[in-house]
Amino acid sequence: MSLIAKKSGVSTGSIYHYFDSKEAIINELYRGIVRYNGQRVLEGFFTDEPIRTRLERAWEQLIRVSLEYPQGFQFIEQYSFSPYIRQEVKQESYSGGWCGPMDKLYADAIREKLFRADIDPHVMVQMHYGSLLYAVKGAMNRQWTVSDELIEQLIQSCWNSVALKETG
Amino acid sequence: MSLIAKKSGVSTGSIYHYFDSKEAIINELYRGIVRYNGQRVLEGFFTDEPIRTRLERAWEQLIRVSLEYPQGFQFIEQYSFSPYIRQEVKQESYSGGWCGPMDKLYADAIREKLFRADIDPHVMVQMHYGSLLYAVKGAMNRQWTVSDELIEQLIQSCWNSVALKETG
Amino acid sequence: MSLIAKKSGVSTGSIYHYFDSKEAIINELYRGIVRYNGQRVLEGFFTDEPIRTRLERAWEQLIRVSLEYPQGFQFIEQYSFSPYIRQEVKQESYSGGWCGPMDKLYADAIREKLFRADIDPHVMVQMHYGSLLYAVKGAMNRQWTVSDELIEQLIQSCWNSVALKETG
Amino acid sequence: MSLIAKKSGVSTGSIYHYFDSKEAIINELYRGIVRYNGQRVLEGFFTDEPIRTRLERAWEQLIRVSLEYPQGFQFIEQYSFSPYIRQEVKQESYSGGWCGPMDKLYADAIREKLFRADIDPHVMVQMHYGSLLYAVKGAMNRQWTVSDELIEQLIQSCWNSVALKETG
DNA sequence: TATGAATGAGCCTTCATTCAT
DNA sequence: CATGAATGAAGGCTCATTCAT
Repeated sequence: MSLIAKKSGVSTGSIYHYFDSKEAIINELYRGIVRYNGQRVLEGFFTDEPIRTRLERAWEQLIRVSLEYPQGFQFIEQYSFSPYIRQEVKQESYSGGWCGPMDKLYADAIREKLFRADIDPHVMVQMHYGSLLYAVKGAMNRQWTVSDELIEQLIQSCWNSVALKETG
Repeated sequence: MSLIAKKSGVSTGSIYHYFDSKEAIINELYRGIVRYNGQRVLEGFFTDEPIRTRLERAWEQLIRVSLEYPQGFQFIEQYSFSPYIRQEVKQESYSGGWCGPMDKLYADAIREKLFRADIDPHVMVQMHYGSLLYAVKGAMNRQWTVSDELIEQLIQSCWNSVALKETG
Repeated sequence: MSLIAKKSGVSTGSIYHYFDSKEAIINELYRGIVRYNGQRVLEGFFTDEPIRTRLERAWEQLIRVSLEYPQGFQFIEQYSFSPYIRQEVKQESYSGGWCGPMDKLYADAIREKLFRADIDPHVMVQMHYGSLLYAVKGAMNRQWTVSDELIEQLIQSCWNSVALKETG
Repeated sequence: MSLIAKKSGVSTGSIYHYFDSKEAIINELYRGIVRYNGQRVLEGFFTDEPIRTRLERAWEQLIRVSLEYPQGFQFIEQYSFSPYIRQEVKQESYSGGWCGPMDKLYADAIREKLFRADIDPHVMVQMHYGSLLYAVKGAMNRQWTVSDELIEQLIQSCWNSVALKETG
């Protein structure tokens, strides 16, 4: 808290005027980052382009934001499964972030017989998020670099993992 | 530390008879869990069965251990990218756990033209680990349950994500 | 620290609001005592009286302060050769305390042929300080008492130890 | 204690078989060092040579031992005025070390009218010890070096500080 | 509202001492 | 006699939180 006070140029006392506790700050920050990431990932998402185009653009933007702004991603990762974030905030994050729209896009892809129908779209999204995240984490740990080529390959892999038709 | 002392029924002083510091305990625990998970995941791994059989068995066992023993997985996840674990321990974990053998299996799969050759096998493993992990995490968060059917579907998805030939 | 907190009627946390560490407190205390002792010893020092008068007055005041306020002297003695006191503080103490002016007075005494010239004035001061200190320490240990007469004798002895001319 | 056990190749338990407590060890060590220093300082002391010869030899040997074996001197200095050493041990140290014989020598010097008679020989010894000790301490602190010449000058100063007749 | 000094429980760690073997 | 594992009070320090101003 004292660090937050120092960095923000405010006294600790003032912080408690606006927030109930440290937990409240973390929750609010979580909300904020989810919203920001959502905006970035969903840029150009709500168009009438083909599903594949929109899906690939979203995942690419997710990768790019995570590389560009790793602290935010680490923060979300650290807390997304933690009881420190209130259930209410997590639920709001579903609709307020990229998860909800992405789920719907996957549901559409299934409905249009692009993706197999026997896996819950929610599970698919989570799966794909995990695979991209771990590829990026490996890169952050300096085990490899994330080239444009790799980004394309990763997203292709996601698509192929659940696609019904053979694709490049 | 006082919690560890209490839970293990020893005094805090006694802990320091066996470990240099809290950090040493965490590192040792990390080592132990990695070794245990490695053994569980690699059960029946070193056979002359087809690559696909061995790969699927390993991932299935990984999922089952992670469900059966979630604390261990959360622990590894929390620390695997943390500087709190000494580099030496991390390196030892690569060979002492399931990562090293799995990497080799993926390299074999590439060599035998089962998997595409343009993605580093190390990256593939990490990707697949991420996708399975996040599917399981979702389940732990009580968003869905991991049925035998889902396990099969998840592993299939992993295979398909990088497979060269069309498969079921 | 907890003792300091208790004696000073504040919480341990408050102490750390004003000092970085225990070491910082000890250093600050050292500085303070050196300054105080310096003031007491150097009362009436910077006059145009004869060297001997000023020297004897200073040593007498040193003895009197050390008797009146023994904790301070023990503290300085305990730490003056300890690495716990930062070099910077020690150096500042030389000029901020009585040592620097006393050294200069001894150098003057040598220049005026009152004292032998073959011993470094710095060594002389240290020698005399040691002899007075141990006489006082013996008294503190209740082995003898420090009468006005003894004080005079001690200071005479110091003078005679390095004086060039025979004196009473 | 554990350090003592390690350095001496004995278990901590065994130490408590021979000593009641850490305090007992420190007291015993104090006794031992006082005895050792006493032997070194009093080498060639009990002869029928002139008082001055014997006195100068003793002080010189004290300086040399303190330079050669500084840990012992620091130890004695640290504890000689501390309540941690039992009164009984301190008293025994008076007779068992160099203090007692030196006091007697000073008493003789007074009786033979070499030294002034108005200062308690015990005080004189303490004074001289203090002056030599602080000269050596200054040297240990790397402020100056103790040459053979300085040793002679220091001892001369001690003599002159209380001598009745003019001497070199 | 804003401040920042004050709080005190809790953190990890040390170490003289004990005691079952 | 010897061992060394076990003890637990005490050490210096941190930090989320409170409250008088």
